[in-house]
Amino acid sequence: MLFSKIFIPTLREAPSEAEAVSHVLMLRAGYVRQLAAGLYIYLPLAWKVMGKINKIIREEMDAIGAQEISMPSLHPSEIWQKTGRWDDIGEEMFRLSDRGGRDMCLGMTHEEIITWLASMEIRSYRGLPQIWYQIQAKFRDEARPKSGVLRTREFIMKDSYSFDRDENGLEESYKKHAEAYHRIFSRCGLKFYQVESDPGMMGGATAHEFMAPSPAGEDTIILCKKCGYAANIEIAKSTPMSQPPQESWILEDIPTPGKRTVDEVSGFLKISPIFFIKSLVLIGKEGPFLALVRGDQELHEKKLQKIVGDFRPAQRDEVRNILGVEAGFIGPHNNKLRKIADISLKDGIYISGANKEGFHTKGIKPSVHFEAEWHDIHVAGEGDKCSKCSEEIALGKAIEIGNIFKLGTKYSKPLKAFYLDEKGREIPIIMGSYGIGPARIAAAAIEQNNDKDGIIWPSSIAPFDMEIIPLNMEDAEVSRITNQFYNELIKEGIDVLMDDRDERPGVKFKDADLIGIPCQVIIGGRSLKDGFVEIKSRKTKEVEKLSVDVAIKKIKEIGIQGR
RNA sequence: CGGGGCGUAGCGCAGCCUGGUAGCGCGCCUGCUUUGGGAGCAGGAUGUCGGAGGUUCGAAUCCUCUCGCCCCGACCA
Repeated sequence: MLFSKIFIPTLREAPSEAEAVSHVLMLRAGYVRQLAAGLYIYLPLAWKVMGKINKIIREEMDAIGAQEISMPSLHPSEIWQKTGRWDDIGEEMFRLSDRGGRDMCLGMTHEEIITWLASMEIRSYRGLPQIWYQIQAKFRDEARPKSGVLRTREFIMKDSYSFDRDENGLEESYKKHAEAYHRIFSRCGLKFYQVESDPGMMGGATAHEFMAPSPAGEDTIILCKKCGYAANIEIAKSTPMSQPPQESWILEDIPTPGKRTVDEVSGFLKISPIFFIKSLVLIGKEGPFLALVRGDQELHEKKLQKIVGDFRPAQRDEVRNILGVEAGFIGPHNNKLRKIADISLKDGIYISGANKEGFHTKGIKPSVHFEAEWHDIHVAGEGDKCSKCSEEIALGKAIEIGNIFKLGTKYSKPLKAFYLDEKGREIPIIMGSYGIGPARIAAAAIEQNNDKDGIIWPSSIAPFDMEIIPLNMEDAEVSRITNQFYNELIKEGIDVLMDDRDERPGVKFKDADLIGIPCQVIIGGRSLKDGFVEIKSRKTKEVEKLSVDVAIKKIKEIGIQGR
């Protein structure tokens, strides 16, 4: 492809709205343009990258026996009503009605539709297992689209769905997907981790996410270098660092006039927050209860929600009605409320509210002065210990590039996707659902591979295998050799971009570095006189000077390897 | 949805406080020169100053409303 014939609108300066590195570089290097918040146009270079990513995805999906299909983006509401999600999902779903007034929506995912299909078509255990997938647009009216293509309102997704007879079958399909995902992300040149995750609204018991570490990521993951435990912070278990030393306090109420928060009381008494119990009054379905975390810890609401269901914080006057004391002087002892306490409080001796206006109690011993249900309900933090092997864990930001869910019968039951087993019994199909965001792969690849000059694509997903940079097309010899290279590479089926523009060398170098094709072939009059051309690595900037014949041979090898 | 910021030429920005014929750099077009890291000279084109209403002799500038975009938070199958 000739540079002069492909639309690559590079910019010297990045539009001011871009913040994330991948966003800035995609705009500057002429890959994307923004139509509106969370809506992007993919220009030729970006679309070529997406094509390469999707090709890798297809190859690996096909390799596990998955079959590609295509489902509509426009869905009738009835099916979504049957699973309850028409009502469960709020403003995030784009809703519209057709000319007949029927409620419709734009598909944000396809569990409903594919399960409908299975319910119509799968009758017998003989038709199982199945894995069906598609690569297609999804629509989500995000509250806050951000970071370029990382979080958009319309995006391409590879979504696949497995249908099995039983849990063992699901386990098999799940494993196959996990393995395929490892191959896909590795082939795309990404650093990534598979982490345990919260199934969330998807339902089901088990879920994992594939996370590409990057400061631009929206998720926080925790990693244990020793045992390999990796989890999204949404569910990550950990042991808080440094248990407080045992003090020999006796149980006593001490006046703390006007001091309510842990910080205030801790400062007033000059005792570290680690010796405090934070007592939060919450209102659940079955009434008020107390959540207890150590003074230096934060309550993890999602973890708590898994234990007690939905809850909300109590209002100021509710607290007074329930405990007869103002929030700020509440403690775990001297009251009969249900208590959920974080495991970090199990040992030690603590200070907490005295349940008496203006007083805190010092010397509280858990399990002696109060009883509680013990759970991990704190937010894992830097310096915490791994809950499995006690090694120190690391926290990091990451981009979610894929996820896998065990759904079970969450969709097959309401949509009546049943099969008949050998004995003629009607049994709900066991399902799994699996997603990959190709645009996030591209953005993560840029986030993980760039320098001050621009993008450095992994060769597997670069828009071209290599770029030829003739420094002066007016020079007859440069022009001749360039065309020789170009034609020979094309003949080999190597996807090559040739910068035939009448631009100065500096412009061509800058643009080449910006768009990030990993291998550059530089053909200039000066070096040609000495009988060589240059092969330059975009990543290392290393230049190899080779004679024309050797260079052609070498480049063919590089180009073919890159595929 | 809460908090903050910004909308002036394709991109980056100044002008606004203190109202008086809309500017700079880059890019773009033409010509000549130039050709190993964003060239030089000469000439040229480009604006509903986000939109609507108001104040005023006069509004990019002041007032009111509104729309859009970005960032932080909440939310996120």
